[in-house]
Amino acid sequence: MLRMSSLFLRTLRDDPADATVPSHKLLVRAGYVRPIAAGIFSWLPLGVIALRNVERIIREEMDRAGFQEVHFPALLPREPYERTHRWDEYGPTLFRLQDRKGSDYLLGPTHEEMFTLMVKGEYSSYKDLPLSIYQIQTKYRDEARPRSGIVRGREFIMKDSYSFDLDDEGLEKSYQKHREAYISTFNRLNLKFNIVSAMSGAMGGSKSEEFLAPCETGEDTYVLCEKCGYAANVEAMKTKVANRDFGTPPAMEILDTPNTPTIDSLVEVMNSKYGSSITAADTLKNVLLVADGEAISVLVPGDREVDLKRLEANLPGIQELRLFDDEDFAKRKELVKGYVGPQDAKKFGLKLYADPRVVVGSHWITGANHLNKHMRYVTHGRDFAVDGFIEAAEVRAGDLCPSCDNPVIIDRAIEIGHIFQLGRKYAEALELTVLDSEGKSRVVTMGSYGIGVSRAVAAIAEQSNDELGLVWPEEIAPAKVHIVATGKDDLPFDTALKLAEEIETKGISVMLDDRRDASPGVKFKDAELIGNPYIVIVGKGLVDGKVELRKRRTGEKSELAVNEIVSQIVKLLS
RNA sequence: CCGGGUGUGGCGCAGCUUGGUAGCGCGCGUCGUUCGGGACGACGAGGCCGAAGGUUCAACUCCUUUCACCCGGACCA
Repeated sequence: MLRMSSLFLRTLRDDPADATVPSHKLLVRAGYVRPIAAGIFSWLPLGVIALRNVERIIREEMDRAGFQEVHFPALLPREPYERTHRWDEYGPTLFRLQDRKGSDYLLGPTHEEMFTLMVKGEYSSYKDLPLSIYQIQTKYRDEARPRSGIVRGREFIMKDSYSFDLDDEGLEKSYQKHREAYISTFNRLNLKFNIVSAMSGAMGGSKSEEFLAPCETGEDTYVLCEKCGYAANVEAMKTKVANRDFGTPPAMEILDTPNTPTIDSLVEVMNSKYGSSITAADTLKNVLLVADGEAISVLVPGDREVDLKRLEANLPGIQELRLFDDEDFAKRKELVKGYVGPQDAKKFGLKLYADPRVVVGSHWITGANHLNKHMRYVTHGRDFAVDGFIEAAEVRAGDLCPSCDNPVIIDRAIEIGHIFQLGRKYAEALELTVLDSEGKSRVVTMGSYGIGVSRAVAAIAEQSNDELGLVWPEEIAPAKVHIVATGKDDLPFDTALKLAEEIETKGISVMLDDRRDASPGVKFKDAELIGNPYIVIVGKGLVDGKVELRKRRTGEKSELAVNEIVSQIVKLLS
């Protein structure tokens, strides 16, 4: 039983000045956490209980799926991370330190190396596979800028699993098992979430999905189709191209378009000088970039910008990507800033990528590769050819859903889980092989699956609060029932204690506000701020043998006889 | 890392423009009253004003440097 008369807890009347998101404000105000440094927090008793509840649910679901728990140190030697090149690749995000002898160590930002090496040390036969193991461990990442309190800290708790399989089918099965375990985990955590397809990107895997908990203050943007449920990370969104008949355009025609270095100015001149009625979407924008030293041009409709993140995610293997700067234009005089067109790309030795909307047969108004001149009827397939299509244009709300044509919305969310098929990158680097049934050595294929444990606490707080405070789901709350005793006589306090004890014998956790020196108002405010799902008030109604029951989430109140309350609570919680 | 902002008792803030050695609310302690919506009164404890250097008879206040924290961005999952 948590007795507030002795509980190590101090609630705050005001929001902490440095908090901006609800979870941060409320977890601090209600006394669950306290800040220690940027992105580093201490957990107080109430916070520890909520955190352990989240952990417990995750652990139960992992165990139920047949995964086994292990535990690695957070403090790790350099060498394995050297072998996978991550000592360097992780860059400044890695917390590094040295021991007294000057040997390098790191605080684990994630533990692929350790898992791989552990399996390598124990297993050597295909008969041992498949295997899925997990841990719940504190992770360290020296984020350039921690923010949003618990949501994005430099020290955080993560559940990470890894699957080990002989072949791709095995990996797919392990992946699906994790996917299902994650769905039941997040359902039990009472989180609203969407599973969105993501880019596996630099990690080198194939399939990848994120579990996103929608909330206004989330840091991730994703695309959602409310009609069919399609959801994708902005990077992974596929463009749906509307069918359009372009007919047979006339031959390319060069036009005088003085002072039209921007799309807007071009549209203006076309419409006023040439009497056309075009919009930016009828023009073709040639965005020049340098990808690992090579000049490339990305063609997008004039009303769209290039989203560098999307472009980069869809250009695998490119290390450095940047827009052309004035120096680049100076070096390549044939590329006239503001008047670039794709029809001379071959001649210029320029690699061309096109947005999927630039279909073969479409024709465009675009730069003539001469100052103050543009061309029209420049036709894809006739006047220029591309090296490939690429998803690089910005995604907008209202774009068509690739699976059902409905306009999509753009939403914000917190990433609470990520599952992906890692493949053989770590197994290869660390030589994790097993012998197959023919006695041949085979590199194991891996999957990697993470849940932000501390972040999940914040995400629940983020999705579930009101102007009064936190509103915890039953399984997460520090206690299921919060009993408040009011008044100055002993009777309500004695009765409240008796009820608390009785409820506890039913296996239901209780918090009892037995403070003699706090006024009723303070107790009510604290109960609401702390956010336990059921609040029982033992006070003035006692003269009629009544107590009050309130549901925190709905605010619904009811009067019950003292001798009914325990059975009523048991009923509500069963 | 780039740009902006803020550092004053445990928390939230004022004071700084115009230098004279620190104040308010909450919280905390004691006593009394109150007891179903963050009660009231009286008395009280608690602050090298983020740090270092400089200017000055005198610095919370002005100047320089530095550190920390927050916000936007870049980065990152």
